[in-house]
Amino acid sequence: MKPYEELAKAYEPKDVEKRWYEFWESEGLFSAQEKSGKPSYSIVIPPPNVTGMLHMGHALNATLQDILCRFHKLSGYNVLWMPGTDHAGIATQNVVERKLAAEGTDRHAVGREKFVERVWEWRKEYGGIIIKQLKRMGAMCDWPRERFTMDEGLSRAVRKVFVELYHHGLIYQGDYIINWCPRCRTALADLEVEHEPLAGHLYQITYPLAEGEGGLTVATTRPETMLGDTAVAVNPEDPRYSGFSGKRVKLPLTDRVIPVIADSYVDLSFGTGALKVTPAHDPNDFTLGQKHGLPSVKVIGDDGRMTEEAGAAYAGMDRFEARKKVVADLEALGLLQKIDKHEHAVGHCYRCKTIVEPNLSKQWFVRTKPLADLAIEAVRDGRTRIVPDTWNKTYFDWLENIRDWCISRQIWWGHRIPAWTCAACGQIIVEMEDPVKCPHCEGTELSQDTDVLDTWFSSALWPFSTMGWPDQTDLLHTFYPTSVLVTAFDILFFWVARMMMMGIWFLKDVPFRDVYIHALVRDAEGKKMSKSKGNVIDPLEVIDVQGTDAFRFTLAAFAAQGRDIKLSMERIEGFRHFINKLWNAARFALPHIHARPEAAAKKPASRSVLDRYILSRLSRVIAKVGPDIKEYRFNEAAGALYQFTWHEFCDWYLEAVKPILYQDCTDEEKDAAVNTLATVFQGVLTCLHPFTPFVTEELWQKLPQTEGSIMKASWPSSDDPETGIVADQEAEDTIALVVGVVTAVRNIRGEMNISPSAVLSASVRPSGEKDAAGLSRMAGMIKNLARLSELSVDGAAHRPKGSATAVFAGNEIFVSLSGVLDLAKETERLQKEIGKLDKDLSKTSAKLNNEDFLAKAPEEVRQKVVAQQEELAEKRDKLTATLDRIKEIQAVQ
RNA sequence: GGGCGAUUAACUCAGCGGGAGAGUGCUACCUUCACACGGUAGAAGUCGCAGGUUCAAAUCCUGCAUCGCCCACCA
Repeated sequence: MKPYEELAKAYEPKDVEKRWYEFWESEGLFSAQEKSGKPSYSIVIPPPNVTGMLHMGHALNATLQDILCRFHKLSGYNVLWMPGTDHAGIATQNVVERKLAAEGTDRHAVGREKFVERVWEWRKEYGGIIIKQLKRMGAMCDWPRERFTMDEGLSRAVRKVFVELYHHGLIYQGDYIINWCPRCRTALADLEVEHEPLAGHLYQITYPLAEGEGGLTVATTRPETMLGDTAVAVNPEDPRYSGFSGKRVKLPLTDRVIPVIADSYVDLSFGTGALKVTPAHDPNDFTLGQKHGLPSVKVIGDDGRMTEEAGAAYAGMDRFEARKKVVADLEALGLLQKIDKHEHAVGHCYRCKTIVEPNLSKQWFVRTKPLADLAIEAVRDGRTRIVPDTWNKTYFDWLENIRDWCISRQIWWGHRIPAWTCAACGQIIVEMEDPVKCPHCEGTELSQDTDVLDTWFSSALWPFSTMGWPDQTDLLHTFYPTSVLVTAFDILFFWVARMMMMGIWFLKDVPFRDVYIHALVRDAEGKKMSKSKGNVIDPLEVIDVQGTDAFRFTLAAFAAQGRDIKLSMERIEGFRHFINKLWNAARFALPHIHARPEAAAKKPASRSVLDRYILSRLSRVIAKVGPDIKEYRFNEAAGALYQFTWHEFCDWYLEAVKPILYQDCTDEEKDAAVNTLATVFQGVLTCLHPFTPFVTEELWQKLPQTEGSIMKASWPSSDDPETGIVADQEAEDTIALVVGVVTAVRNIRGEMNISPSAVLSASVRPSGEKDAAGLSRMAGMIKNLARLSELSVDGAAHRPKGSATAVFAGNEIFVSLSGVLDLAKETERLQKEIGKLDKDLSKTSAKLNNEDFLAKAPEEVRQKVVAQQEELAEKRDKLTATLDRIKEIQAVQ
């Protein structure tokens, strides 16, 4: 038997957290079984970037997953929480490039091979930071299985997927307009471009006709691109330009002559109705150019500077400098008609915020349509469920309008594209094994594509690549599809939709049964927290100040579905108080439990009403919290546990049980009370454990009747005669009566300014036989909780002289205040009470006087209102009678 | 341009067809043998505005206003 050690006066999280986390890890309590008779429950963590530092988003995300995992572990599942990190191509490359810059060098000087080595070194040194931080959150990840998207195994999965999709024609290479970041010097996917409204200008420029007088005036926001124009387009329906189609215009500032074409794409109402066409630098123009067989002239290079093709006057100039010069030059020629202010959305690189340039370039693409159709179908038919379902629409809209995915990046950190070109015959070779000679011409001079894959390409395989695919592992069989994916909506497209596509295509089954989309943690203005904005609250600071449990409980309590979370230290503090409350409840309970350890473990022959009441309340909490967690109503579960622990277990039960434990009672009574106390406290700890793992383990270890870690405990049943946790309405009703009478007496004390230490006497005229019996039985408890020396229950009782009156559920309560009763105050108190009743009565009688209500409202509603009306009226009558008598007394005086 | 969400007590937010709720803060009283990171009691809201549906609306519908977010190749 464990000896009882006194607890510190307040909960000190620091060393407790460290101690138990190390214990759990060393005991292997986070480990999943590859084969098990238990049902499986699995989650793959959204892999944080290796460059990442734990922020609020991670903290919330990890907390919710940990709650799910711990709950299911307690509920008897074989749980796998697969951890890992993402190599984060551009982000990580940028970090190491900045380091090189600080050393006065750059990646080109270092060379590709050495550079990649440097990144690996960086990863080795700093890549584990976020993992350590997740551990401080208490995350029960199966750490020995930790994966990294650039691991050998995951790289093999990437290779396999690329090769198969290529041979299915779902990956292709081609010259298209893509988004180009001139600073990162790489292509970006459409998703990786963030559109920000910018105050710009709309310039109107005249292109003179090549033959004859006059010209056409076009409008543009990017005048420098005119150097790459290869046509001007007008709408064939546009009367202003009938006859222009087929003519040619001189392109100013160049010596080129370009055609005027007609296309219904052109919007008559925008600008001048004439559109300059720059196929190399605008996606729409590119489409027009293809349709009309126009050439492409690339005037902006990969470095964001003008090319030779832009002409000698502009070549080498920065694109924005060139814009100024083009405008000035046009003005000098008298061809600039007008400059209007014009706000429009401009694309920025999501990694470095540089303005993105649409550029014609040879890139690799995934043909997404066939894959997207599978992903749509899986949600439509319910194989995967998105929670909350408000996100379905967003998910469908995006997938239905999906465009091909540009997956090649011109950086060095990432999965190298497994494509080789034969120098001899020009054939592309894409195979699982690195080719040594060309299968077409036997040529041996083969060069591998220099590009790497989009980071999200490997992320898309995460649910199965981490489990060993393409090998058919036990892990995969046991845990795929995963139970749920927990993530914020900001990566719904980047990641979730793509995992759906890849998972269904390659595994023939969805990657997860549920997708739970949680809130974003935002700053005070509702903005996304980000380092660059400097508006972050550091989770680690929160942990240091408030403790992990308080932090986690706060996050869970505010994680209402579909709503963002605004956090502040102050709000977390309230939950630290809650943890401390639990701690102090233990400080009270543990000595009593340790005093009778055998009673704590043995079911008593009978239990008091109080015992049955608190066990019943616990039963109801258990019945609510389990389903709440399963359905991702974390705030509901946390709220119910908070309410029960503080306001039922501590406020009422612990206060009421004290006399039994402290005073002269029989051993049987004390044993029964201790058993109940131990049972309920143990149940509270177990139910709270998913939310607050550290403090519950610490206290669990101090209970004499428990063995081993709380992580090995069982989630309690809400209906178990063995433990005594069963619903008992009669006990609940009886205690409700006690609570009502006690509260009424306390109210009189408060309102009449009677000291809490003053001992009073009271009598009750019960509403009927049932309450009379209940009140008589519970008189001891009522006296104790209301600090009464006497309590008489008498059906014929009259209001004693000089007493204050209250009514609860038809029971009239008289608190004797002889000598100290202030009649004016009592009058005021009663009038206030009657005023409230009148307000409520006016509502109920309005309903009952409404014929439509009587005719159409359901029977049960009508009965409820009638009962309400009767109770209110009865209470009002009793209080009014008292008030009248007081008035008589006052009249006499 | 399209879509989504929010608007409830001073603050932060639950509730989402039948008696307006919680936490924090506030007021009064209390250091009583778990806890002042506490206890007891109390004050505090025309549930954004205007219509509509319903016997009944904070809750459903429509419109408006304000705020926020996401998506989007109108030069």
